[in-house]
Amino acid sequence: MSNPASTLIDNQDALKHGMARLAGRPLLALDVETEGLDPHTHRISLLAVGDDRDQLLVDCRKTRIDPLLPLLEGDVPKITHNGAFDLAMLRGLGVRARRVLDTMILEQLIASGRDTGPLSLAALAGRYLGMELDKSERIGFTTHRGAFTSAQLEYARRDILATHQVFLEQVPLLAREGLEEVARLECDAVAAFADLAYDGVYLDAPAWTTLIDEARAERDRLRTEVDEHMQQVASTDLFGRVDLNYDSDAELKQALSRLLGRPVRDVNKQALRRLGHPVVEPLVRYREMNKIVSSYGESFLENIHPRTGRIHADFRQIGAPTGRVACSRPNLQNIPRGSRFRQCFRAPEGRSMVTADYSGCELRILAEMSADPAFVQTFRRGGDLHAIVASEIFGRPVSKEKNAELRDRAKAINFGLAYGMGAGGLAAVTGVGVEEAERLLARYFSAYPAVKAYLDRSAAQALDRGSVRTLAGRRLVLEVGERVEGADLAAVARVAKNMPIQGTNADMLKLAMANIHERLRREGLDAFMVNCVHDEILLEAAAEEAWEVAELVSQEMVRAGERWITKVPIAVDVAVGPSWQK
DNA sequence: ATCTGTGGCGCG
DNA sequence: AAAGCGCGCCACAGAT
Repeated sequence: MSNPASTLIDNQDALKHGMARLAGRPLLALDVETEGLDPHTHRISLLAVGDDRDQLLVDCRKTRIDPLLPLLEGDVPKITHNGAFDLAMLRGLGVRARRVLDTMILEQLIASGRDTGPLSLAALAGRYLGMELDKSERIGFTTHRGAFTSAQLEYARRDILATHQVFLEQVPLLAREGLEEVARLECDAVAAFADLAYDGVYLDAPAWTTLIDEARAERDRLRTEVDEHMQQVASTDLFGRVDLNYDSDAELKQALSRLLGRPVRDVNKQALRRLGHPVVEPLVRYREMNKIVSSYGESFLENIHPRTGRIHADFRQIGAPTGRVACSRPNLQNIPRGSRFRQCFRAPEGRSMVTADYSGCELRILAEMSADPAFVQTFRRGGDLHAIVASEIFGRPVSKEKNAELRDRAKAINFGLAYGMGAGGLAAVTGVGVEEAERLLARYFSAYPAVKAYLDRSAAQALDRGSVRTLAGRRLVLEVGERVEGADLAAVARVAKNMPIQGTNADMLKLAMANIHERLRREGLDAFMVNCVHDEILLEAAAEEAWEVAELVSQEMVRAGERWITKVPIAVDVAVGPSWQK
């Protein structure tokens, strides 16, 4: 390979000269090859940066990358593919890169929920450029010890070329599809998500274990209670114990059918409650405890990193087609709400947790989008929203203390509304009859007529156009074809009503995260984000700076909301304490 | 032994 | 007949 561009840089002098070559380039691509996927145990072996004309290939095992800092931490935009990975690996070298663009994220925005094929760089290079990236060479990097082969260097060079050119192909598509604003905010958030995963969250493992042990004991006690009811209809083992697997829905259905003398088809909590038999209460509680033990038990603690002692979950920045973030290994977005569990997520000695969440976010978005005067007024005046709505539809004063049931029904409508819920669903949630549920909905919509008009118009337009959008322009293409009809069509209509609301919430959260990340850095605060849960951001901060951080976070969340929400105020609840709190 | 689909359920 | 949007995890059941 005689191409001078793919020669290896393995000393400071060469790197300085290389940097001079790249000076003034407006747009660069960045890619790292690593020994493995974990930024806390594996290192970068090769860093590649450049554009279509010139690429630097830096052997990071031999060369300190200090001369690259002005580039990595400066304002020149760096195109990456799945940049959160590259940035996390760079953190392992003590580098906090910023200003990245991300062709994987951009491709997700362009795909807009459609399955347009794999999102790997190789796949995009194939689709956009007809270029073949040889994956077999990449394997070599993970176990590599000696000198890089020319094939490996050529591979790294082609990665840079591909990333750069894929981006150039994506730009006009983003413009044509009206995705520029959401593209900017997503790319601005990449560094925040890289640090979120890299920094991780601290979990008090002993306290967590205590909770799980309690749940296990309670589960076992409940099991014997359920057994007593089941004794008559189940076989027993050698020791006279009931031989039933309550985790098997099939076995449970069979046993319950025998016990009640009628067929039992569903064994979910709601269906069980309807059976009206004394076995139900302990059975339901057994399953709750079992859920805690199985989902949040030992397997959860296995996610504590042996080096850092913290949990570094996988956050997928665009985890849902609505734009929401998803999280796994473990999922930090479905930790039981009961404060006992959340209290285990706490700050180490000398530090504090900052918890900030948007209050009533989706409903405020609905108010904005529908512009319903009464709905808007309700938010402008402030106060207990669900109680106010309840008073409106029941025609008498309602408060949390005086008549909580009425408030709860209004709350159920408020939340169900954003999902396109009908009378049947409302009846199921509130326990009132279907006719009563219909009356409630009718009153609701006569109090807030523009809300109904908006939702109906939104669904109709969406089915017509074949897509829906958030206020930042994020798009979801709907599967509306000839085959889709009846129930399927209704389901699509519900998605059409919900996505703009859920997705705008995601827009706001990500913009806030991007700006919080940038400001914490700029203002030199000792704080970082440790979790985000759809309308909530958690941070860990030095105790003495926690309130300053809380103020900053609150400001930025409000500011992010106000970018799109102008008719109603944005409210953020923020708290400082030793642990995650609600 | 490993994969896939399903029901159920934790969260917003 | 279905009935309320989005996610990930667990256990089971059936298939490979």
